[in-house]
Amino acid sequence: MKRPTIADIATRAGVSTGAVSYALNGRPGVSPATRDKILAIAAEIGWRPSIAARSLTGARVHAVGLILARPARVLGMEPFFMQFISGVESVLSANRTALLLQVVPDHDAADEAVRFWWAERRIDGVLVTDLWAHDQRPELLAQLGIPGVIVGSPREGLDLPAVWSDDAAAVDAVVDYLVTIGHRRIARVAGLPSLEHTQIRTAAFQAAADRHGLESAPVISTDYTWEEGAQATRRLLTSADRPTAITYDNDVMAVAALSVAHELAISVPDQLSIVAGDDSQLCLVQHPSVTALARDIVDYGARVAQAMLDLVSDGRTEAQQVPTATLVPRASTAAAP
Amino acid sequence: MKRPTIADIATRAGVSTGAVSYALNGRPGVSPATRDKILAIAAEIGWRPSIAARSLTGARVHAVGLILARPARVLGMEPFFMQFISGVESVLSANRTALLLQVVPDHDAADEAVRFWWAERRIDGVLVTDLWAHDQRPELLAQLGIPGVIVGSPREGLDLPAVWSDDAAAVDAVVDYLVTIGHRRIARVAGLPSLEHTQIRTAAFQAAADRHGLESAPVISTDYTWEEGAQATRRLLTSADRPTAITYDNDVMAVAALSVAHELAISVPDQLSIVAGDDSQLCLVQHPSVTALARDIVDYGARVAQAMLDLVSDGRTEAQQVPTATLVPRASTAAAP
DNA sequence: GCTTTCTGCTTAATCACTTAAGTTGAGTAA
DNA sequence: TTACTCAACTTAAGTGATTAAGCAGAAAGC
Repeated sequence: MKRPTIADIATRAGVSTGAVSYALNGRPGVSPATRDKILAIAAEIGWRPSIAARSLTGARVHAVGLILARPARVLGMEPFFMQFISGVESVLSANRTALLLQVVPDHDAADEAVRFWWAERRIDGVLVTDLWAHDQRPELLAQLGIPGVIVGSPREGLDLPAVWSDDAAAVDAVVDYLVTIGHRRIARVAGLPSLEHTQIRTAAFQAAADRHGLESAPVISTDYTWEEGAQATRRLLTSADRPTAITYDNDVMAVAALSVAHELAISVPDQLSIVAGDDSQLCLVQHPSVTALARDIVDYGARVAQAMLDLVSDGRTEAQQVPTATLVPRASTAAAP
Repeated sequence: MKRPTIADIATRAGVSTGAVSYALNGRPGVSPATRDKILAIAAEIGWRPSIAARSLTGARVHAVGLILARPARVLGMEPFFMQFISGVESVLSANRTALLLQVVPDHDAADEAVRFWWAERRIDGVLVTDLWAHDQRPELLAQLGIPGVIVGSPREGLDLPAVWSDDAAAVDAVVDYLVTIGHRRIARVAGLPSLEHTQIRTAAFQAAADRHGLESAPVISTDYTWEEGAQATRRLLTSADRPTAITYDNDVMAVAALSVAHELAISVPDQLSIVAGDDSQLCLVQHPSVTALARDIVDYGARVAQAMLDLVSDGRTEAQQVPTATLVPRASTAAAP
């Protein structure tokens, strides 16, 4: 059950391995007749190139890396990542490129993983998600010459392509909507404060609050879990000037809020409006169903993968913006009491 | 920014590349002094072996493949896979082994992916999840000589290690519990009927129903989605001899059932008891919270990964059973009306 | 003193493939 | 006829490791 090599094809076709290589790679130097013969034999014996041998001669390894720096239980609960991965995969597998996945506990481990993958020539490039503030990874990639696509805001002065969504605009849309229906005390339950997009959203939220001259606009940071979402909600709802609307940075926490409101006998949406920062069936399934910011995450992943392929094949490095999340009003939001 | 090779180390140390190889691999043939010198230089210049070159000489490539044959939206919604992957990863990354992930739409694509990965020498072995009935993959692997770990029941006559949980026992536990609290009409909303573990569970369910002499024990198959779960529930709840308890093959559908019951003004748990086949925060978050079969999925993934590593390093192929899921009674189940 | 046995290396082949450079033979131009 | 060009190959070097085989020098055994 030995794997066939180009030498086997060469023997069968009665030519040299060099000729086989040219034929299989669609390069000039072999006659159409010979080429057809070689291709036919290759197909017949089920030949596939050894990426090991190919990458040894400096070619691409046809693999890209994705590192997730989040704890297992958070990853499991949030539909985002799996959908994102599905999107990435749809493009990669269509281009015969493998996805190397690593789940690591922290930032240092993430850096380490990238270094190792690159040093071992395992990947052609890496997808950088969950950028945190002052993240050194873009610089690390630039410095090591590793092709990378940033999933998030483009970095000034670095030649890495970014695929980003306008989080600030999405936050604005939510606040505008809530203000329009009469809310003046709006709170924000944010995700990990170290993440860049959390900071962008929080800044946008505060700017919007100022612009509208809101009575109060507290922000509480969490780790995206149900527990911390519930805890933050409890704190907000038992405070002196309790908000009439709360926005959450994901779906899990918004749903947790529903529980807490129920527990405190605060009616949603009559006394409290709730908005989720991610949409999923989780939001639909609730009573009341949860108003959410929706976006096509599978498509997001696909665009990121395409940007990666473009980068390694043509060196294109343009930033690309995905459509801004749209607000899907459901039963959890209503006019302020 | 060229990557250092053993030739660089050899030059610096004033020895041959052969000596460097022996030193770096901890093999005899170099003096302790030379070995230390070589290791020091390797560490200093940040040398890492090129897996391409290594695998060319027949060594392991230190990567394993995982293929998920489910649609993107199902993957996104079910916490199972991401948690499973996290568990797999925790063991693999500790052993400096990469995880190659591919998401494919159907069975043929899954076979194809395995073949390609193997032919391209990208992987040392493959994790086989979601075994369907009469699945050809174990035979395919055996035939191609690909090391594989089966996530599911061991196959007769094949030398592939399996890591499995006793699904039948878990189903028995659920039925016993429901019967104990007085239910005589119990329905089962199953997952994909083509999956082996669905068939095992359905068989166990029907056997348990016979054993207890239940009045009715209908089974409806679905694709695990919220929609089909809701639809199946609607059918059951509007049928002539409506069940007093329904068990679901995952958490998403059990939660969907809650919605349907609400919509039909059927009170849970007073008029209807609901049990979820997977546990997650989704179950906890509901009103009422959902009774569920809980198991440690991260640990499951970790055991599978360990079995894979054992297989490729020592050729060990024992089947291993993970703890049976335990029933966690919550507010969605109560005595039969 | 001579052979044998180690130790600690080096040398060179090998893995599967790419590719620059060389070769061959046919066709074309002068 | 001779020189030249070109297509269609072949040859061989290189890629970064591993590893069997070889070899020099020192120590040990007789």
